[in-house]
Amino acid sequence: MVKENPSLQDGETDKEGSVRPVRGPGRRLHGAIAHKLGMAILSGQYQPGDTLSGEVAFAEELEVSRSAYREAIQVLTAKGLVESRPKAGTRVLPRNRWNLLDPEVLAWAFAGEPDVQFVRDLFELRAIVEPAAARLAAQRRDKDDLKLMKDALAAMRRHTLATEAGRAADRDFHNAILNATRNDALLTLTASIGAAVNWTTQYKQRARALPRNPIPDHVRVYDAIAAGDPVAAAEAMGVLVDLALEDTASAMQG
Amino acid sequence: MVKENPSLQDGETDKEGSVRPVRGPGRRLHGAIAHKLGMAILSGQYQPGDTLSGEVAFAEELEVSRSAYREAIQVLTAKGLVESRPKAGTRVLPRNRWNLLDPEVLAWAFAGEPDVQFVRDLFELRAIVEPAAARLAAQRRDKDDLKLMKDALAAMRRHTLATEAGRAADRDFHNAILNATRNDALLTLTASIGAAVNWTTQYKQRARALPRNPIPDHVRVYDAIAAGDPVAAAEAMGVLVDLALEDTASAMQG
DNA sequence: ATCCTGTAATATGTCGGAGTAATTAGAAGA
DNA sequence: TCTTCTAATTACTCCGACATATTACAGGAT
Repeated sequence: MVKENPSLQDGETDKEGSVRPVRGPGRRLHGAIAHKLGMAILSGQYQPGDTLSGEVAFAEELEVSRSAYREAIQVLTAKGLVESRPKAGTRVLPRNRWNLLDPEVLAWAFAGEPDVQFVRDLFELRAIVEPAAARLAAQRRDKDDLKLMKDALAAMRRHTLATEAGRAADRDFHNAILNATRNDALLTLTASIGAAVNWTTQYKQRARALPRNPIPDHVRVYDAIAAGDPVAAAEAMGVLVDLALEDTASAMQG
Repeated sequence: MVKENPSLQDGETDKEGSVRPVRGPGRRLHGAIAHKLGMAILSGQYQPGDTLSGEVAFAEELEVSRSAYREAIQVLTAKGLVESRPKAGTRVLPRNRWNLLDPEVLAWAFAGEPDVQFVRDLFELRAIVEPAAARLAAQRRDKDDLKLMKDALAAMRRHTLATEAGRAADRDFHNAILNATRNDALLTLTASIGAAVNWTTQYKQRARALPRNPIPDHVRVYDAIAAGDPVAAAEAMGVLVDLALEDTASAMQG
């Protein structure tokens, strides 16, 4: 039996751009429509205030039922992208109403050509939050946290960041730090952003050399957290974010 | 004609606890169901992994159509609270999948008795982000930003924080700062948290005296931003967050 | 000019049925 | 006894038609 591609997520449209996904496990029609519309909105195809085609017209265009369309609209509404009112239709809301930190919204934003300004904003936020997270982790980590970080670090060394296994280890390392902060809000926030940003760099991977060997910088973060030194941990993490920014910038421009 | 209560938001259940909202402007059935279920989940009434009643059974219980129930489930799914799979039913996801920073999720979390630990997490996040926002605002504000802050400050003085108008002015002041950072991600994040937290303190308002006059502390923030002093701005904003924490803590305990 | 008032356009809510997929249990084989 | 395959069950998924409610807009009245 042919193994399904596990990276193909729920709601993705197939390669031909048709809205109707392959009928199979994990594909849902309203998810595909939400994905399509979400990407169109995030990529600036609709301006705030624009009215989407009405329920009936839209459903006929795409040859799907109104139910599927309406459920998709509920998803977009839940994320603050659109608002539906009788007679007025479904309008795209102004950008300040969007839940920009929603994981799916971030994914849609990064699916096309991501807006440079928005990427800058996200990295600015990371540069604020992640060092602070490292600081808290240095204060609150216990033995188990350190073991997780250490293991992830070892895995990063074994595979390099050029491999998927290596990048997974990188994610594990950062997740271990976030977990050590004992702060769910912080974890949710950083996980959302990190996933989106890492996805881009992975997606846009070219066979280019990384600007510099990232392992020593990660080790410095680990050492500071293990030593329970909040200031050093924050500083070391700041370096890591800067590196990621450089990396992403070169990936987007080059 | 009797003016409708504008504070009554879409999706709120009426006072009898019935799911069916008063038929009127801005009330939608699926919104009311999502609100009810969301609050139940956030308040810990369902444990992660719990299965909700099936579509048919649930819809019959509440005497609503399956369509309305399904659209509500789509909203919860979009916020990462539940996951639906054929045969398996609709399950509550583990907490780390929840979009805790979604405005509605925050509202649901604060609608009942908010979890003390979660409130602590949110204030920790605010204490990280808001001073940094003030720092950026000090670097990037222009004349218009300053005028907005100044006006809001004047309004805060006129009405006090005891009145709704005064609290609105407070929100305007903070929004003006956020706008001055020129960072949409930062704005979205802080606005979400701020709205939820302010809502609680307002909701739980008692005729108690504020711990101290907050105006001078706000003025200090304004002065630092106007002077373009990032360090002082961050520090002054830190004081403001601490004050809000004290205020909220006393409101929740007392 | 402003305020009503009617109407058409559009979303919202409902219903029942057909289709699909995953769990579960039971049967068959090693 | 354990494993593997098969089939039934069950709950979600999608559909399309119908009925209702709301409101933007236009046209008339004040």
